[in-house]
Amino acid sequence: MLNKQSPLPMYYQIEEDIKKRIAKQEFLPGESIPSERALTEMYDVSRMTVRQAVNNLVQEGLLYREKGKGTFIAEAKMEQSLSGLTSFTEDMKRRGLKPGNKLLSFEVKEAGSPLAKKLGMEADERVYEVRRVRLADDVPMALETTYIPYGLMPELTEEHIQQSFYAYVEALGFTIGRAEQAIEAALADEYQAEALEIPLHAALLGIERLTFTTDGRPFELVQSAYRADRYKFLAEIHRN
Amino acid sequence: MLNKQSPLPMYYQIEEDIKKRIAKQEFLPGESIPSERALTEMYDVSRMTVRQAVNNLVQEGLLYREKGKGTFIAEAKMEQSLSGLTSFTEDMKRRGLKPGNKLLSFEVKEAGSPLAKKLGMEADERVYEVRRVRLADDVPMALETTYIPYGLMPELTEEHIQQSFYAYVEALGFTIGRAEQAIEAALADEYQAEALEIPLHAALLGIERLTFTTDGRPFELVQSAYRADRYKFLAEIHRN
DNA sequence: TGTGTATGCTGGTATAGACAACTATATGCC
DNA sequence: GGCATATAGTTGTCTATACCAGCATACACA
Repeated sequence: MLNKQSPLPMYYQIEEDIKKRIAKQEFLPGESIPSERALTEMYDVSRMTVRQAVNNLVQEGLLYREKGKGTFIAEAKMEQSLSGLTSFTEDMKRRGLKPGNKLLSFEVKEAGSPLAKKLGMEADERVYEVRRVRLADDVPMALETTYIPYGLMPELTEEHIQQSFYAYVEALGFTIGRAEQAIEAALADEYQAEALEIPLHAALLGIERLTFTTDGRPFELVQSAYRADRYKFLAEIHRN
Repeated sequence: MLNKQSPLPMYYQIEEDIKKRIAKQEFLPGESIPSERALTEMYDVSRMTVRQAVNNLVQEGLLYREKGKGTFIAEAKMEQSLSGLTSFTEDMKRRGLKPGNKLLSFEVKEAGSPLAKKLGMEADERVYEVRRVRLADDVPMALETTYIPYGLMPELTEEHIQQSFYAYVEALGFTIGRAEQAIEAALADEYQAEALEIPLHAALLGIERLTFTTDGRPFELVQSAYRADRYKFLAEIHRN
């Protein structure tokens, strides 16, 4: 069942196996999975290892525990992984749309005061400024401006941005951690209306996202304006 | 340092102690905390117990680990607990505003098909429908409609809703788990414009929230329309 | 009939130890 | 000086075991 020689940790293999069984409906929502002691025998590992696997699945929301009773399958989620930090591209694919891109500009300029404050840098330091129209099934979906501190990655090119910026960031040795998002509603001005092919004063969903590495350094500020008629922002939140 | 007789688990006491030290700036952002083995000696517990405490703090985002190097203090967050499931009241208090309430209606009616589907009930079952204007510093902030399955809590009154609905739900023995939120932009119609004291076709932020108990049953659907000129939705998200 | 109580299940907490994988520093050699 | 290598320290994974606390059921007794 498990491969003890694999470089993948045992608890991870157990997680994957349980996930697979849930997907295959071997375990159904509301039912309990085998007890920790039973899993210990099934997988021939210690109970602590089983607990580490089950804990991770509880954390993900796939399972929930009840002391004295057992561990149960949670109800299926409305959409796969509503939460989580994803790119526009991933987001659109998940919605079953074909993501696209139109680069409007790619420049390096002085940050200026408000931007510098958000990105944790000095006002006279430089940032990349990338403007794009984001397409879904070839229709304009959002107008997006991305700011990245020049000092963090002086080798950045248009190609990196157009392919997978997050992969590039991680290749540089940074680890992407969390992001803070502010979401607001607004009305389209002339420039936005033209770029997004919508009427003047149509409703827009504005999203500003500041993304941090795991050690807490901001490395990206994205300001987006989504067409309200075509986009809904989905999020999943937890108590505590 | 720790109380081994306390009913509070040791790992929890260790968590609290580390939190306190971070708050007291004994440990500063970017610095490492003592190694797991050092903490083992400091608290006179086993290393697994230390790891359980540290893991929880990593989960909360207060610390981050680097293999082979150590465990470090994360940067302070922009706002306390941006994520997390909170009520309008808590939300407004955190923003430094005085929350208020104007009840428009409180009825029990048949759910109807689309609502029933979201709440996981039959179309001919009944729901509470509560309409309110939510105030912040005595100014209208949002128009809110809440739907609750009648069968789940047949004793519900206006008072419960107006005081602390979540506290009432938990007193009934339910445990509040997660919520799914959809956020979109819209323009104010006549009814909304009047209730919120804004111009017709002003921008609104629409939030629909479906809240679940830990065993996966939906117990509340809230549809809100926030004034875009006064409200921004803040969220924190994590990679994976 | 009903009501304690014993029993055996569940997850929750905790110990002590082991080895692996990774990182930084110091050491010695060329 | 520069470069490989040893070494000590870190987190990551895993074992085997123990006892506690909550829950459900069966059973004996009043």
